[in-house]
Amino acid sequence: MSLKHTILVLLEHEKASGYDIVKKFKGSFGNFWNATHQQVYQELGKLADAGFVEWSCIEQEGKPDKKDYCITEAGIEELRRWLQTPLPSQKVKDHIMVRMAAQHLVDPMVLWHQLQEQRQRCALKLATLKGYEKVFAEMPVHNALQLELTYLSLKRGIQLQETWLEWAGEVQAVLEKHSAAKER
Amino acid sequence: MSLKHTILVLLEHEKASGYDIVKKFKGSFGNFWNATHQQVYQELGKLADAGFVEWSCIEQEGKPDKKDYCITEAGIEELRRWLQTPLPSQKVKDHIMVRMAAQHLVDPMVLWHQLQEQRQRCALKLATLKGYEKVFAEMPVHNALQLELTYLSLKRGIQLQETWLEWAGEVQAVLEKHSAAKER
DNA sequence: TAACCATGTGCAATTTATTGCATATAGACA
DNA sequence: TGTCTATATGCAATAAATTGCACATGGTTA
Repeated sequence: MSLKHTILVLLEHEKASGYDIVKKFKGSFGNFWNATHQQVYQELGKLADAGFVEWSCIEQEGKPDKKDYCITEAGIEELRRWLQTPLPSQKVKDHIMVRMAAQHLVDPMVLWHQLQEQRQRCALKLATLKGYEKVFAEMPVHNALQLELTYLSLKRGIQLQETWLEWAGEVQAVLEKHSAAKER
Repeated sequence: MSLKHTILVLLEHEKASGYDIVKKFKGSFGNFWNATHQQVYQELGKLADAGFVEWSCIEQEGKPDKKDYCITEAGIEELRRWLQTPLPSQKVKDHIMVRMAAQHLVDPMVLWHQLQEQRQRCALKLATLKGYEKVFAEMPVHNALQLELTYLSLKRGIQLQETWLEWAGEVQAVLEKHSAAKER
């Protein structure tokens, strides 16, 4: 797994609390990785036991105390090791495709509506991503590798959403066509 | 989860043994869902306990006996129920993106080589998918909903592989550029 | 003849992920 | 005053996925 390494990557960028990390998973970074707060807190505990991160308690006014996590030298070494590990082959799990394979069992418009909802969620995400892109586009010419890579990640995210939206539209068109044919 | 439903979908199309299902996950259907044989056999056991599938033992010559699974009426009902359930939001977990966010820790060419390998695997898969597509394209005009949907799934699979290949190429170009700059 | 591959099924242990519940403070809002 | 949201952390139980091992047959290949 790599929730472990994903968290280390985030902490290598900057110190954060469990809550902060969860927010990142809900924000832009959520385009590459997702995890719930329970998983994050648990994993942070394990990382601390392993000596890859350290934490200090910060008292706050008006808010509960928080644990500020920070990566250790051992943690950075672990990241370096992991980065040189072969990439695991991409695993696909697409519920929609599976459902499409069983469409003859139900009314085509059921899937149509499910796609409609998904498209709306997708469009929202796309808008957010394009917002980030704009920020990048307006930045002075960036030559730093890390920045360029981040930009490429973002572009891929946008491409995925855009192509999905378009494709889902095609699927809906086919569903409509057959639904109309049935009505007659 | 939906390994359960994925197996039911496959069995609704035709009877199969655990081994057959695993083969489907390794074949074209592997573009939408993957599972190992252990998972499949376990899940078939659970499905049988739940009464969604039934099996009969088939003795074979030259090969071990096999269990031929077949979906029950209750299984089909369960599928219908599931198909009307809202689509779960798409969950993304992309190791490559996470690694890209930590590139400053290692030599850029490490990722370059990892991408190269992944691209080769991807190209192979793409070739297979295009083979299937050709079969579809040469078929007489198909108007059946199920067929059209299968074709659309296939096209989406191809699109995903193609856009990934292209994007990974761009990433490699950036990595090369920076690696060359370092050398100087 | 020995090694390997394809067919076929399975258990057991561990790791990961999900779901449900629990707690606590402070500010906004009705 | 009561509810809701945001901040902040956690335990416990269950479900799902992964990893390692095991067994059995027959055909091909070195």
